[in-house]
Amino acid sequence: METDVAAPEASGSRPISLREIEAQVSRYWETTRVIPRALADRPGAPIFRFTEGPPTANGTPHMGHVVQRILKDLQLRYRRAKGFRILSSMAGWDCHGLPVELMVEKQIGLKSKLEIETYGVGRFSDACRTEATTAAGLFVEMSRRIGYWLDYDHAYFTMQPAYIESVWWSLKTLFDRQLLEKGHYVLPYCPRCETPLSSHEVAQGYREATDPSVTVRFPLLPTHGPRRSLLVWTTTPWTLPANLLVAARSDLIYVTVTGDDGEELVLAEEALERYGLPRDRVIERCRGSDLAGREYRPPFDFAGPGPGRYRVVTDDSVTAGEGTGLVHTSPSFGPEDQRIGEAAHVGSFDPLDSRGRFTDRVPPVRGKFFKTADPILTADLEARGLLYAKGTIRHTYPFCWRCDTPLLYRAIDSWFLRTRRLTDRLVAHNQTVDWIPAYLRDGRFGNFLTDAKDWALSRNRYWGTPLPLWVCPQGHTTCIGSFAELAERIGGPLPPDFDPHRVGVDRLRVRCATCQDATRREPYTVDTWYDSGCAPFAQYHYPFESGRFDPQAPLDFICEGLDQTRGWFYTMHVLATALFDRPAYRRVLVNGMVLDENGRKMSKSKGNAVDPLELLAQVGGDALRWTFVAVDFTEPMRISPGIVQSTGVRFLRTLLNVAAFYLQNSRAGGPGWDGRPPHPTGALDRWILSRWEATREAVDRALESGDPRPAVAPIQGFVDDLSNWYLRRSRPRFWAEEDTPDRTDAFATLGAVLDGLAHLLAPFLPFTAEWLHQEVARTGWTTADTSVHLGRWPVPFAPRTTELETAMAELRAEVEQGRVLRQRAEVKARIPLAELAYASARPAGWAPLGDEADRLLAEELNVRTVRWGAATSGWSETEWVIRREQDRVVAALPRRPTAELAREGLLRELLRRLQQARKAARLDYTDRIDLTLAVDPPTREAVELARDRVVADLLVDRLEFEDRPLPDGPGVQRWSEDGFEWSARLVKVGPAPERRP
RNA sequence: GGGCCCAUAGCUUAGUUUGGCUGGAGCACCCGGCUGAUAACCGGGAGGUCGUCGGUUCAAAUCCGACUGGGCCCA
Repeated sequence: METDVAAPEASGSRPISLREIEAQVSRYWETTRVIPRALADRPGAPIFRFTEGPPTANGTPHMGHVVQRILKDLQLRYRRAKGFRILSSMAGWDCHGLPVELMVEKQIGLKSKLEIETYGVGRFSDACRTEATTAAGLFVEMSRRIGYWLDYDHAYFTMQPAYIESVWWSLKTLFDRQLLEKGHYVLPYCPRCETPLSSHEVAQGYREATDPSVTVRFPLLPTHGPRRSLLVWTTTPWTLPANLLVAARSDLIYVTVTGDDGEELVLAEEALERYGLPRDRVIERCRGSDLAGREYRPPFDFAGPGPGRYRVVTDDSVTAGEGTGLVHTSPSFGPEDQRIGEAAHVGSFDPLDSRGRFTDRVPPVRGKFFKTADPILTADLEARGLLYAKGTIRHTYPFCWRCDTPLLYRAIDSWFLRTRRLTDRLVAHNQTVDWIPAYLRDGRFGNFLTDAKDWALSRNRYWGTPLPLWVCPQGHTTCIGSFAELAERIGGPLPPDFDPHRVGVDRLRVRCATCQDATRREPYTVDTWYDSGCAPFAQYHYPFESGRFDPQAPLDFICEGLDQTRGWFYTMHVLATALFDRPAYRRVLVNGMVLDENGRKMSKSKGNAVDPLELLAQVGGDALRWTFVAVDFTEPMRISPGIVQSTGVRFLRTLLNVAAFYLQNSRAGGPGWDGRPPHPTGALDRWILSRWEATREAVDRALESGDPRPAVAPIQGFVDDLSNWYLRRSRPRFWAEEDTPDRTDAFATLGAVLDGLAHLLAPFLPFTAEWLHQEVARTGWTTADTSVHLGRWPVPFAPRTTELETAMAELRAEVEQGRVLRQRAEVKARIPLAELAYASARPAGWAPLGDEADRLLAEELNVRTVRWGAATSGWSETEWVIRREQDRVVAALPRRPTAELAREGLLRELLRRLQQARKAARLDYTDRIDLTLAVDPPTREAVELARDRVVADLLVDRLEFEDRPLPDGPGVQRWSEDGFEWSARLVKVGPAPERRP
């Protein structure tokens, strides 16, 4: 694939590619130390608060990281150009947690917690620290290639002691506010690894599985009268001994039907068909709310009696989508179950040991692994006549990603943050946040806040922030919020090599703050999401070092992927609310996921993942940057080299072609641009400056709003106008031989616009913009160490003139009509025609264009004059092609050129072909030639009459004619078509110092 | 199973909030043109059941419902 574009290099006419531009610009930034100077703190300047969401420092960066960083960089560059002080530009790395542990376990070859402990938690932690440091390096490299400027030399790492101390401070603050409490929480648990798993791990282990599907009779009490039972469905028969409740949905319709042998069965009406129960057997209908409180006899009696147990309760989570609409509830074995159980105050019953085996409390399956108890318990139910139906079901079920053991949800001890007590504040603060896209505020994020459960913070793992809680035998809990406090509690200074991870902390003997007794630390680490949620203050070591963190001030801007809704967006929001009672951020820009070119999710195992570094090597950073801004990045977006090519590379090519034209002509002796705002007199120049101002305003508005999407179309439209109208119509002005005011205006206008574009596009395309600025503004690549990225946001050169813009738009529409006429006349555009005649007078609205209107029309359509208010009566269809609108004659064009004009056309035809021949012969711009022509007499006459022009245009030293066609030979070209037979010989005689003055 | 979001030509998309002229544009494709920006540029053409079905309305890409497909999160 060709992703390069030719553009002239500073030193000569050799083409330079996009990749070379980026390499050259990178070197320039390096040698001039532009990046640290651009990021340097600006005390006293207005503050723009930002925090880099720390990527997990393990593995390799993927495309999702790339989009997100491009969008962040765009906003930060814009704010810097606007003069803001960014707090902060620190890069950051999320170092703790299972992802890092898992990678290290794999590297070392450890397979269980026991093996880690045998290996040594200290050595294991050291390996994790090394891994986190190494992985960060890969992100720095990717970021460099896309031009994401952050302070990587002063990055924050969540494993740094200072960072951990800030995390401790926050935990202590929450503990003192009684928001940090211990509880019994249902979590996914691996019985073989004997540990709860994080959602991250669970997500890796979902797969299809076959499980039993049993429907059980729960006989209703009292039992007099006909036998009546609730029908309850479950795929986990092993949890039935722990059943304490049955849940129904209050607004669902339930029916009682007569079974085959006279028994009566209760289930949701919707479930009748599923069980093949005919509707004519329905003897009673009621709502779920009517069932509430009905008591039943549980299928097993091992849990024993207790207040509120074995009755029907209602809950909104129940549906009749599968099963019977009556849900078996065992509070120890499901998050919903636990919630329902707590609401009903029925306590819990957990008959499993830590290895997932039944204890003595359930004698029939004592010692059995929970899964193997399924058939035994099912058989027991069948024997007692309680089993109504059984079968199997295929569904997705979580397995331990590491040992393939089926997971179970069970209640275990855990420390958690009581976020439910904060719900009102969380919801209120969220209302002040500007979400982009907006629907997330009350949609996904808003819903999540409303339903948010308490946050289980503790992890039974090794590589993380140690939970700073110590418990003494009396049951007093001591929470320590700083290293100084820790020193106080151990009664002496901390060891000189103190490291606040598990080994370093747990070797200390901490005394109880209440009774001075010896204590034992709660053996947990903190959820790594908690670490990253602390980033806005912990990166500054707040409150131990004061200064740049303001507890009252939310961040002005953050930007991450949609997957962070339940991740960083949420943890930041919770912590800001819990600690400072304010929102964490004012504005969030959220990007969608990156998909492959067929719209499929990228995954390493499927092999369709695009490697960012590979893609960058192919297309370069700026093409990728433009692509990600130009597609709708708030939705899932497809990405592939082809898409970058057609979106990003294409746009850059047009832009650089315009720049190349300007630079070539500047170097060929043009005056260039003096760096001052231009004040041109011509309408075309004033028009492009007005269009520039319109574009500048639109882009400014978009970036100010935080959403760059509305900036894309105006920029592309402007570059198109610049290239395909302004430049096309201005080209001859740049070739003027003398230093006329018009030529000066043309160079000054185009130069100013190009440098303006460099500043406008700098946030979008940092590499290309730098190149453009250096080349156009001639600030110099080597001597003057300046950069477009140290400059300010562009200012208007001239006010907008909408009348001028409207007039030009109308004129361009008129040009299109003129082209249609020319096509009908079947006269090639290269052959001049005498005139374009209009029946009407020149439109009054064109006044802002002045006489340039006629010149633009004439030049674009290659007619000698434009005549307005012509008498239509003399126009005949044989002489003229006539344009009519609703039967009224509007304009006309001669059908044939005059003899002189035909000759002129012939000459242009020949010149064009000879120029192509020069190029085909790989002649340089400045190479002079001897030219021999063998052409027909009319053409020869045309050449003779314009000899000076031919000699000058083609850099001819000697011009000779032959009467007969030239024989084949070196430098000979021949053309025979369209009724002529030409041949020519071009012989290079050597280069000339300069082609034009 | 639940929540949120998306669906316009082969590709990238405008239009959807506030229903209304033949649904625009760029790329790719075909025909023609131009060429001192040249692996560019200009004009024309072809290409759309506006995901499907139903509803509201004088009128639906646009509003409502269901469905299909895709994405993310949760279970």
